[in-house]
Amino acid sequence: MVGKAGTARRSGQHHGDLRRAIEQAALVLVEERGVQGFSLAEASRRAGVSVAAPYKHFADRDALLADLARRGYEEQLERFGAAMATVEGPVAQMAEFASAYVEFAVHRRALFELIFAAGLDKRRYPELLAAGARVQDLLVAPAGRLRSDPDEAVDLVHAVAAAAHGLAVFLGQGVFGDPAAQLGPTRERARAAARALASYEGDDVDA
Amino acid sequence: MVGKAGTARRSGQHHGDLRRAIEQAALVLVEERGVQGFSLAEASRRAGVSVAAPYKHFADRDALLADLARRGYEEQLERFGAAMATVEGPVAQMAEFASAYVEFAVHRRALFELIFAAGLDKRRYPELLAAGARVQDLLVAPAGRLRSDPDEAVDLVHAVAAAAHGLAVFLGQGVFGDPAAQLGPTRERARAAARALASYEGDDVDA
DNA sequence: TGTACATCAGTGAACGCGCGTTCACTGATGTAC
DNA sequence: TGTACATCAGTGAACGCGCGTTCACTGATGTAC
Repeated sequence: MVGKAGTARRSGQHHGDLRRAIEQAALVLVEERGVQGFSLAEASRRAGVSVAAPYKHFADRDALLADLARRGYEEQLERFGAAMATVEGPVAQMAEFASAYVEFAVHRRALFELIFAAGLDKRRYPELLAAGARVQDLLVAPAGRLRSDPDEAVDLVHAVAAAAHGLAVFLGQGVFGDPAAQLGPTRERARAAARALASYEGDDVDA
Repeated sequence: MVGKAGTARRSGQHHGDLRRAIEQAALVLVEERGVQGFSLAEASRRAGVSVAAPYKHFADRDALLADLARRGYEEQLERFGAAMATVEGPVAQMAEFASAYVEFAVHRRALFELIFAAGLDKRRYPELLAAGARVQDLLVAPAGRLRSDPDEAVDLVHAVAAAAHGLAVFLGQGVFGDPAAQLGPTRERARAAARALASYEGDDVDA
């Protein structure tokens, strides 16, 4: 259904928007089989074109995956920003970020995997690094209201994101039981972890 | 060097301890190329035997990986237990667990990947689930001294492990900079996160 | 001590498979006149 | 409106590769007598 980009192929030549169609097919494929089960040939088949067709739009297999990962970061930026905008105060905002992080990992699993598990050499794709940095910047604002030292603010961002990441991975691995049933509780655990990390004052920096 | 299990192959037949030699070669291979770069054929080559030889010791490729993952859990049990035994009090013990978790992810990277990223269907390997459960049990003792409700104790174990996991993954991805240089600071961040999560009292359970 | 034999851990060749990538090609489209 | 032509997104066949797994085999070892 999706992947043909229109109603009927126009008699063999010119697809319409094959680039989009291949990306969409690739996303569905990663969703189904995981990023390690992805192949360019299978994505081509699903998009209804020959295995050579993608090379008219992407330099190679990794370029396609990198483009999808970039889109993943962009969607994170939107979703995390929207989630944080629903509440006030830096602690609540970081909690909503953590919750949205878990939600993204589950509902946009393909993009989540592409970002973290596609084995891309991110130095080869500077736009990936840049997109990731933009997500981090989003968090630095509220964190800065909780930690006067900029380094500590970044540390807090990392700590909250890491906690959310670990919870998302454990959820996906089935550590908490059925992932679908545990999504809500896990989001709440992510909020709680963020609050704990943001509120904690017990550590002596010079220790 | 390693992988021949002795000085010289005994004239073609009978290896000595090929099972160990293949496991060792597999670990080195995963260390070098990641679990997705692993192949049974390459591990056989490195162990100095034909590609068919492993089938005398393992049912198939996944059985070998599952056995290595099980050894990973067992080594976690030893290391985490030892780390926790160096300090007193439940908060300090959970902090040392978190620190040891990060250390394991870096210094036993192959085992860490095999546990989390080998794509094994753990239901097919019940001994894997059992070994993982034993690691979790190790943490439930100190957590139980901090949370009277057993469910909350398990939640705390998960939260601390998840935070350590996320930090370990970010460290490996280079989010904090050069992984080798950042190991020490990241272990300290893991301790701090564990203390924050273990100490936090701000959440209303019925909220 | 010597011989016959069962065992079984290894060999090496082969299999079918799916992959990423390349290549010469074709034919629909849009443009210039 | 009609014709010639350049463009370029697609085809389909082919390539070399490495993989997991199977198979009949071989020959060193240990055991029974």
